[in-house]
Amino acid sequence: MSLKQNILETATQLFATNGFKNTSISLISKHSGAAEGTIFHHFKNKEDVFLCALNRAKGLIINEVDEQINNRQFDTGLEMVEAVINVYFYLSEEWGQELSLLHRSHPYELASVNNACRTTVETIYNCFLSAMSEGIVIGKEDGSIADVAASKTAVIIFGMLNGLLRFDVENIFPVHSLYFDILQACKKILTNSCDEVQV
Amino acid sequence: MSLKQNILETATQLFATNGFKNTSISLISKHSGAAEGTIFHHFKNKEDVFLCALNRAKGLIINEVDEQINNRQFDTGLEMVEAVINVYFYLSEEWGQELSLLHRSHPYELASVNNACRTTVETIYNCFLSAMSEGIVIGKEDGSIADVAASKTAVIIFGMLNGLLRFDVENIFPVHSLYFDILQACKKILTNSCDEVQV
DNA sequence: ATCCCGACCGAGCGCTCACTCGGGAATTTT
DNA sequence: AAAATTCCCGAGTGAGCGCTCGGTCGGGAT
Repeated sequence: MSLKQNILETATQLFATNGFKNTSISLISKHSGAAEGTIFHHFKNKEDVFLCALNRAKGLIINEVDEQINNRQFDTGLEMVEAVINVYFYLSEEWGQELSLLHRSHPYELASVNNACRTTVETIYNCFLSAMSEGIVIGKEDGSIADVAASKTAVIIFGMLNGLLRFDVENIFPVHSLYFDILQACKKILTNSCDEVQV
Repeated sequence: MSLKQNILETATQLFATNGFKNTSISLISKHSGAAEGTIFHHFKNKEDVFLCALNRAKGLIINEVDEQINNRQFDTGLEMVEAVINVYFYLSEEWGQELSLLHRSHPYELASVNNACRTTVETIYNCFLSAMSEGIVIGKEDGSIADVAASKTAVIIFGMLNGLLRFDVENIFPVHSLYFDILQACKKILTNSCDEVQV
């Protein structure tokens, strides 16, 4: 692996766990093995390191969504929405650091003054939201999902996942143990079923 | 208002909008009108300023929950849960800065090394969660809420509200416009009703 | 009239930070 | 093989940080 990539991965981990301000260049230097000067040789400044790390995360996340959602076929729209939820859970385990970059407040502050950052964040969110919306629309057609407002419901479910998985990151609740309960709650939102929702 | 209180309110606003690290004592000094030395006269150190601001927020939040939930009577458990949801929406409008203190990552990082901070954060969360749980338990008895796991469902709904209201703060979506949709989603989670859930 | 106390001030200290710079090593180009 | 370019290094710089400290000032007690 190139030194530049090593710097990016190290920065991702440190930014995700300590935040932007609490991660100094010298810390990235120590953990990555690259001298401070080398970091500024490859990146314009500290903000650029963060943006590149965020873009790398974007690539990994979108790649996962493409593989597990967009390049697959689903029997029903509901199953597609479930798959999106599963991807999010999967990402929080497999690419937890990359996802934590997003859950920090720094990208949102940066997004308000930096166009590149804003589009990156928006792209990642839209990737999930559009997949979820699409699933809901399909589900409404095939009858697996009730007549709900697609984009609004997508935002609500996505917001729910975001909020709950943050509980995990912030060590408030071990939310992963609630996986089936969360899935059932999502199904209730998406359907009007009287029956017990089967898990 | 005393200068000390002024410092605390100013600090709350600055910590909430800029984060802990991005808020310097000199900035609090400029915005509050108190000299830097005065700040350290009233508070042990910068962390103490933050903790006192957080405790002030705790008081305001819990006071609101007491007034609007614990000191009131509800016809059904479902109505009580709705009231808790309403308080959270109300707080995010009326005490948005105080709530943003919580939504920052600093309190959670501090909570992992500082007992006082941990108990403060836990108290605030438990204040909502126990009220929500209680409402669900009551609702299960009076039949307004289906047979769901009370504490788990409370966590899920609370996580949902948390996640969605963060969208607002982070300028991703204007979530307040989704109020009725969110309320309806919560009702669906809490009931097994076939009928259209009335709003 | 004197004393004392606590609120308040702001210059200054030590330190960490992001970033620079001059030079050496490695690699590619000519 | 020489030249040019790229990669890498780490000591150095100045700005900004949290915090200290010597001191001013007004009002209540003696």
